Amino acid sequence: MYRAVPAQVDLPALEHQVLDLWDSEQVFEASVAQAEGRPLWVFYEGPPTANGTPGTHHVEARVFKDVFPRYRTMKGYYVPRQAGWDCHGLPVELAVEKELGFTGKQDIEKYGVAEFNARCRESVLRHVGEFSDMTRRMGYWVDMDRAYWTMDKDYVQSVWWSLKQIFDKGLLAQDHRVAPYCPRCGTGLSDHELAQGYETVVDPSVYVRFPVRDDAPLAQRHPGVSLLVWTTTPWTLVSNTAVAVRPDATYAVVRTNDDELLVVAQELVESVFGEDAVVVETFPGTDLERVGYVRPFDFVEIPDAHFVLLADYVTTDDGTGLVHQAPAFGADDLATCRKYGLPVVNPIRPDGHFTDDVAVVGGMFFKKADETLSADLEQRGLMYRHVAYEHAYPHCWRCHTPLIYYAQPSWYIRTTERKAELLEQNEQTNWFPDTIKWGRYGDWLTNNIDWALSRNRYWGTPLPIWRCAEDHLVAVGSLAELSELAGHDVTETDPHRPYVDDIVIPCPTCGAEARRVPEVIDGWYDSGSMPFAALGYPHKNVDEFEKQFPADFICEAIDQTRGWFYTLMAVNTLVFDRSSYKNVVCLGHILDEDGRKMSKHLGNILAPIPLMDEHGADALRWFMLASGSPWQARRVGHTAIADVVRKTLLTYWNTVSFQSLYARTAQWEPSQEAPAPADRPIIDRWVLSEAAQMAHEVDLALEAFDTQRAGRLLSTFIDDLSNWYVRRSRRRFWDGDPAALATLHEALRTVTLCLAPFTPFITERVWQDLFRPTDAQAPISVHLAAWPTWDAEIIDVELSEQMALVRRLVELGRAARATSSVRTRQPLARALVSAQGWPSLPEPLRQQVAEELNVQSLESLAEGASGLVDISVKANFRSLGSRYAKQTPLIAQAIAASEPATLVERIRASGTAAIDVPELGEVEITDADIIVTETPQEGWAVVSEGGESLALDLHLDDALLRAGSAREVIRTLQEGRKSAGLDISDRIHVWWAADDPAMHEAVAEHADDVAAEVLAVTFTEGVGPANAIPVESEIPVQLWLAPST
RNA sequence: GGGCCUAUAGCUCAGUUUGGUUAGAGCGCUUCCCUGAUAAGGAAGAGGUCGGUGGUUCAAGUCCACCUAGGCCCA
Repeated sequence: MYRAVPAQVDLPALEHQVLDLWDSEQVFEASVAQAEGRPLWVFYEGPPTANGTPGTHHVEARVFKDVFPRYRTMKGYYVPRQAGWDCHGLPVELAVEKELGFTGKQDIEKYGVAEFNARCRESVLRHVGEFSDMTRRMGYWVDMDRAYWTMDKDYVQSVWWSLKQIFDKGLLAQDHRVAPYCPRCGTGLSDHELAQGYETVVDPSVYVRFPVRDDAPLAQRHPGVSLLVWTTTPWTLVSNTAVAVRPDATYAVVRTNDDELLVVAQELVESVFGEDAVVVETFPGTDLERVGYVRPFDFVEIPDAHFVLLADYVTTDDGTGLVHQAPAFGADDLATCRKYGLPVVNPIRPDGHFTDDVAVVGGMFFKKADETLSADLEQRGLMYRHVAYEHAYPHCWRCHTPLIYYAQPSWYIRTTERKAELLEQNEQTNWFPDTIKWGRYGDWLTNNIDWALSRNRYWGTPLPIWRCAEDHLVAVGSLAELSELAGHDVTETDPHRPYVDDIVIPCPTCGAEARRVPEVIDGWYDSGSMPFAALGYPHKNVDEFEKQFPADFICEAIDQTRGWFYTLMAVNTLVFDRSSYKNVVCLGHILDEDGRKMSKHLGNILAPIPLMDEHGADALRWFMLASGSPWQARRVGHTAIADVVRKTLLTYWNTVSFQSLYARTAQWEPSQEAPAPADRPIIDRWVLSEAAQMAHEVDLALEAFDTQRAGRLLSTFIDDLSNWYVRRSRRRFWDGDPAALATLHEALRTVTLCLAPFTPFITERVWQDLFRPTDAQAPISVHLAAWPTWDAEIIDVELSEQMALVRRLVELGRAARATSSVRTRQPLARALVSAQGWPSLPEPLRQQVAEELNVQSLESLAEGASGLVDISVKANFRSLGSRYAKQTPLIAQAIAASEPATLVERIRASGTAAIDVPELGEVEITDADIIVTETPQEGWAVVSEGGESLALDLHLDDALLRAGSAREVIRTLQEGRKSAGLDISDRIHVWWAADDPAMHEAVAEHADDVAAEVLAVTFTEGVGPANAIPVESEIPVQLWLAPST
């Protein structure tokens, strides 16, 4: 027998019970273990950075990471799920710095790297604890006992091994990197820090003449011509190395009012010179390539430089279209100059001052030099224009010093050399949504730049490269390898700083002392290594890795396109020559109720655990999976989640509760004999068909990673089940009809299984209450069950369409009722129907319409009211348009102008009719080309839509009125039973008294019906005895009831 | 500055792939109906320049171009 399922439910409390059940029965472990040996479906967990408290946005990706593995497990796959934690990186360091009140690297050095890193490790452990709690609470099944930690010794050694592979392929090298740098703090800043420090400042904006060298053909055509170059950082002019122009822009030689010849982009002639300038010659930017010029300052040695380069990033939106290049101080400049093999010359010391040997500005702070240099240019007649320019410029968020974009030595992975392979790997990858593939992500790959791998920091995987004084490099792939090189066992050493820095080895090339380079690596490299490093490959688990590579499925939010999605593809393509995932789901972000990004700063973070303890994890999960589009940014808030509870979860729950109530009342067991589905009433066949179709379509949707579609299918079915099947079949449940109970049992089983990956808690509880107690073969948890199956013949598409018509007719009827002011409890004699599918509608389905509308008979409008019907016809454009295209409106006009009754009659008789269309002649029309609406003329309440009509006969005779009164009495008594707190199966005694003669006659006539309906064992005229309960009545009859003992 | 995404009812969002003449749902509001599971359900009403302009087409929320605004990512 079912367990009793109360109508009221406290979902969060239910979920806590389910969590305990899962723990005590080890259900997750069992679900993975029982699938061992089945086909693998590989999932990789992208490790969250454990640098802070988890927010609701973390729940989003984790719901998706849960639903597909659960679904695939039900479909018969073996889906191991190893959790992972991203432990290293600047965010962790910054959090610890903040805790310790530090303001820079000097503080860390003073404090001691060993102690600092120990703090970082401790911080990671603390935050991982919070993530674990949230993970458990939301029902995300992932193996946290077997989690990989990117700071683990084995993990670090796997990363080392992969870096050695890349090094050996010649793809890991040291080079210059331009990055924002604070000269006062002596440290580079991350992008994240940079974003916090923009301030509006006024800088000089200078237009400087760079005379073209006499030997250039351009100067021979236009003697004395100069390039006009624009910059807002005059101090970088000392390091001028080249000038860049846009290859596909047009440039002009201009003669100014002062008879001077200058080169600028043609588009900018007017904005630079006004209207008076004369364009002497124009040519494409490519013509300027390699044109030599005289540089503005010759304070520092820059060999083989000072000519024009081509660069696509140059714009002609402002300035002059000619951009001064100083590769030490601009990332674009560096990339462009490197392409031309130009040297990187940097006369600025790490403290932001010019080196002392520089003429004029030696020893000067870089920013201070602007003025001096501008004055010098004026004096030498090179300055064309000098104005003030207001713009946002990054400053150090700690000390407000203007930052300098500054070239520093840095380690790079030459991903650009493997760009073709990366693009090829991307071609092999399925993206959901597909637009990312060659959109945001594809663009990123196409514009790939080398990966700046190193960080001058502390808490990270140390770059495993040892270097001697002769600059011989050796990459080390493990501590064992390092032991061999060192000549003593260092395998017990912590592979982090500072311990690993203390290991000195003899250089394998020259035998001199070699020390590790000081850098650690980008934390993104760690997480990109997880396919092999999570298993400690290749130092162990070689077989396991080979089986689990690549992944079938990964999932993160869209910010990971340049993060994990990229590093995962890049690292593995470089190491193994192939990407590590086949399908990738890329989610939109979660915003607050006002559409703002959630951030600590705005104080609009929704803490996930309190949210789930208020509404339930199932509700939050459903919201993430099925409310709005997962690909789009979405707003999350209490109202949206409470809605899920009301609309979807409680409707499902109440249907379960209903089934439990009546099955228990009837002492019904699912094991009992029930008629075969084919022998059950048509509505049962309908709902079973719908259930099977739903399960099939949800299956297809999940296969395509479309949870929104799956969710819509599920909630539509739940609504159909509750508000149509149960509503229309209630009487059969009251009577304990085994066919109805068996049907609802089967439908609930299907929907529970399909729903299980989405809302694992409520479905588990339902499994425990309905299915486990009634089936000895049932697994102990819904999550150990298989995806539902069904017989193909149970799906009946025609029946589906017929029921849809029934429901449309009911809608029309309800609308007609509402316009008529005759309440639904009042039976009507008949209704007339006009609809295409009506003649072929089976009698039991017609009966559904009649019962729902409380009418005694239904007739076809054509037969029941011939001569009283108005017919109107309009054109079906979709049908006509496909045949007649341009002529469609003419035909539509002709149809509208024709006599509708005649036209319809002809089409009904012969299937087609010819109509005369002006300018076209005769055109054949079929019934598909017109939409016919029939309406009775008088005395009817009619509603029509889409060519379907339903008309209610409003004429009431005394018999109908008496039947209506009886319905009122029944309704009043039922209300009385309910407020007396009686159980649905309790029998009662009823007493009644009516002075009103009409009412008296009605009750007397229908006494038996009324008594049967309200489960009255006696139905006595007369005042009720003193112990009877008077029933509150709004109709002219007094009623009393008493429970029958 | 570049790329991508978004714009539909007071609010949250479907619909756009495959163009079809009354553009939908939920929430909220008003009125009414129904109720022997429901925290429900149903009907009607109010509420829309489908961001704008232009184009293609017999026909555009839907296709194309441009523009505007917002978001994200990158400079």
